[in-house]
Amino acid sequence: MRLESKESWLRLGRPWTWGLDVSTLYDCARLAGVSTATVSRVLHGHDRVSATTRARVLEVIQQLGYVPDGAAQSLSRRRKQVIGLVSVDRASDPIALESSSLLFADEVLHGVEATLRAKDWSLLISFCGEGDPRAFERLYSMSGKVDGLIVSEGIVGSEQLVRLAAKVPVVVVAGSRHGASTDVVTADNYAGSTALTRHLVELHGIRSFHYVDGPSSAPNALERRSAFENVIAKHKEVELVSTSRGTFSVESGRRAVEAMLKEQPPRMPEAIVCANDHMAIGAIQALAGHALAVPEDVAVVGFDDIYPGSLLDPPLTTVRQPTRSLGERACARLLERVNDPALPSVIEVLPTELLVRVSCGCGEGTRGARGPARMSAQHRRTVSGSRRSGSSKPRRTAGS
Amino acid sequence: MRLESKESWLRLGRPWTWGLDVSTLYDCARLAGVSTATVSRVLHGHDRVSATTRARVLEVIQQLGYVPDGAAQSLSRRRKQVIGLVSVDRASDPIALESSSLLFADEVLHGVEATLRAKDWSLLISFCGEGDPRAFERLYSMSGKVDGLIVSEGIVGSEQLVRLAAKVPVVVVAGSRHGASTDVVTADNYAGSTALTRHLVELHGIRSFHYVDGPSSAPNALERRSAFENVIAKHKEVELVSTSRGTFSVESGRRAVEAMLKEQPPRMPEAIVCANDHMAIGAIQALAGHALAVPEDVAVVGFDDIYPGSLLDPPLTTVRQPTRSLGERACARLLERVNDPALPSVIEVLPTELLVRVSCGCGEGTRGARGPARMSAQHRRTVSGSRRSGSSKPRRTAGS
DNA sequence: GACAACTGTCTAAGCGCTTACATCTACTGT
DNA sequence: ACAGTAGATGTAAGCGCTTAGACAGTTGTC
Repeated sequence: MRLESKESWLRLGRPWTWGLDVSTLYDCARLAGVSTATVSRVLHGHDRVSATTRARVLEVIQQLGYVPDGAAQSLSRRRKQVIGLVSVDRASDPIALESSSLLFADEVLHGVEATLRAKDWSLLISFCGEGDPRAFERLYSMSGKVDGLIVSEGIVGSEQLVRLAAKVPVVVVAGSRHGASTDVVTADNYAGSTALTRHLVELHGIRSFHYVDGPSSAPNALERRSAFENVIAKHKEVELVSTSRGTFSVESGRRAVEAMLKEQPPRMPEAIVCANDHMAIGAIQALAGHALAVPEDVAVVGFDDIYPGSLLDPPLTTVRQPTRSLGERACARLLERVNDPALPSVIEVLPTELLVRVSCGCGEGTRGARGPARMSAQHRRTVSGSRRSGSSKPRRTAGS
Repeated sequence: MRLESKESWLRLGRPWTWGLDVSTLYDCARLAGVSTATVSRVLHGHDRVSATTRARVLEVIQQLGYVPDGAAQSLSRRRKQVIGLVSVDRASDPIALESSSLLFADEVLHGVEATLRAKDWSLLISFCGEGDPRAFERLYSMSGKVDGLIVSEGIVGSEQLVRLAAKVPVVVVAGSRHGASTDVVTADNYAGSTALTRHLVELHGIRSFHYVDGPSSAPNALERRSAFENVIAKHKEVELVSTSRGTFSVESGRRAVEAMLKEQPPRMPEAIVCANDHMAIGAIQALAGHALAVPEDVAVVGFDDIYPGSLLDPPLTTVRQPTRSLGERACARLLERVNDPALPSVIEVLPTELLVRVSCGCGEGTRGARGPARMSAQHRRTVSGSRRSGSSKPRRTAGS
């Protein structure tokens, strides 16, 4: 039976390659007149091969255009060198497109990819609609194809996350802790929201607020709101006029403010704080529909620093999350854990940064003429300390 | 030696799983008291297994939480069920972020993923900086990890694409044909640009243009420009005042228009046509800096329909590419080719769609008051026929 | 009762690598 | 001259799965 095997070493045409020119390690070995072990050693360098042999083998590899089969390597090495990333999909529908935190997930993705690329690992991607009932199933079967998994908060429940983490190392991005088995990398929503609220209260002297909350299931929304409320509570003279809840979408922000405007008796706040930028965009649209100017009649702020924020009129004051770093750190942490699954789990909080633009009432002078000039990205001004400091500790930024 | 092998079937603890609870097909077989073949058949259904056995095996699988190893399956099936997607990276730097066609690539990605997900295949992602010298190397080694590759135009040269296609099926997205071996899926830039230009000439009666071209290496830019020029050439009374070349970035658009404004003698066109939206944004910024209103003083149009386009002031008239469909079609085509590499290569052109907003001079009435009201996405108006018609044939849209 | 035709299950080869171990040379020191 | 050592290379097991082919048991046919 070994004889047959040996014969197979000498075969070249593999019928299933269907005209594609694919060669194996055996082909290289045969052509170079060495054993497969030697070819493998040449390929990986980490073993002594004589210079002559190495040269000969390299030449054959070059000539055949040999590329090692990833599946075979994974199987043999007992390591796939692949990380899976599962995040929320956006639908193809343009409305839903705006509504989801689309740019956020894509930025995280780029961060992860860059980290992996540097280590020569690969990235396997999958998206799930929010609340997709088959999400867990998909994640679970994905665990057989990767060495570790990066999962966005909100894809699957806590209990399922724990089950998953028993099979494969898991890092949760932008979420909260789930049991002792998963790592978490998230942004300092609390500090960001605190800085933003203090900016409004202490610098602009705003005394009455409307708050547009995010979905109750989102830990992010929770933290942002609780920070907001804590600042309000510290200032006796400041009042939270009313609150509404949105879904993080532009449309829901618009509706929230429409509803607020229709309230009887009408109670106009001095500022509207939205749990994310999309809703802030919706809020501004709604206000514009009622001929209310931002920030003259009412200030509006968001959270996230999505791409179009600086192009808006007025440019949106918001809090920047280190989105790409979130991906980078999550990935780095995951790789550590893959190397030692026994590592104690940690929760890593990256600093956020207050971006003061115009919609809060700041701006050059008393706010210049309206118009396209507003579209410049130059309005961005960094308020918190140095950006992207190496430290990953929460940085409580002073409010102004 | 076979005896050793048999013994190994009975082993359960695999030292290298390091505390992660991973079980193999053999574990299942042993616990269920059947052979691995039977477990495999139960898993895949496509073979007759008695109801009793099936139930017993399923229970064991459930109990162990067994997930098949992807690498082993790939190796054994001689098919990885993985597609690779390589597109252009954006840097982390926010300036560069704006400059690249970031949203475009991400949209394509989502289209590809959705198609793959439906078939239970996986998606391997990699990004390359534009002009990355190691791009080919990375693509080449990726070919050992996937069954097919989707590559953005501009990542590697034509000759390298051909070499790649000899190893693994390749589909090029948003590009032009490269030899007989790769498929191409692209958008109908020519028709889109024609419709846009005709809209300006025939509806708005514009008689003088400035054109901001894209990089000369981009086939997209070429097509857009040639369509533009052909329309101009058909109208004797219309003049192309001047032309400049940008890099598709916001900044380059701004610079192009700054340069145009500084020209001596000053020659102000009635409209500025930009080869993409980013440059159009830059153009509008530059004009605003010189107190020139869009579209009152000069009309500006772009191409691509990037996300912020509808949020701008004024909302940007542009041409929509079916970005997500581009990904979907590329993927579908690739899967066909994976199943039959001998298929003749095709070039598939998806229809584009003129989106008339405000920056061309359209808009409700004679353009309402400036201000946040402009941010509404409602300004979008579809001019060409029904959107997303099933047909993939170029659709030459009438200019108005 | 012999034989064919199923049916359900098992055996074991093989997918293309990596790598522990065995082997073979060529030196070195005594 | 010979054991000892180190360097270069070969051998073959094994990674976890799929599946062709073997095999035993059951039914149906004449």
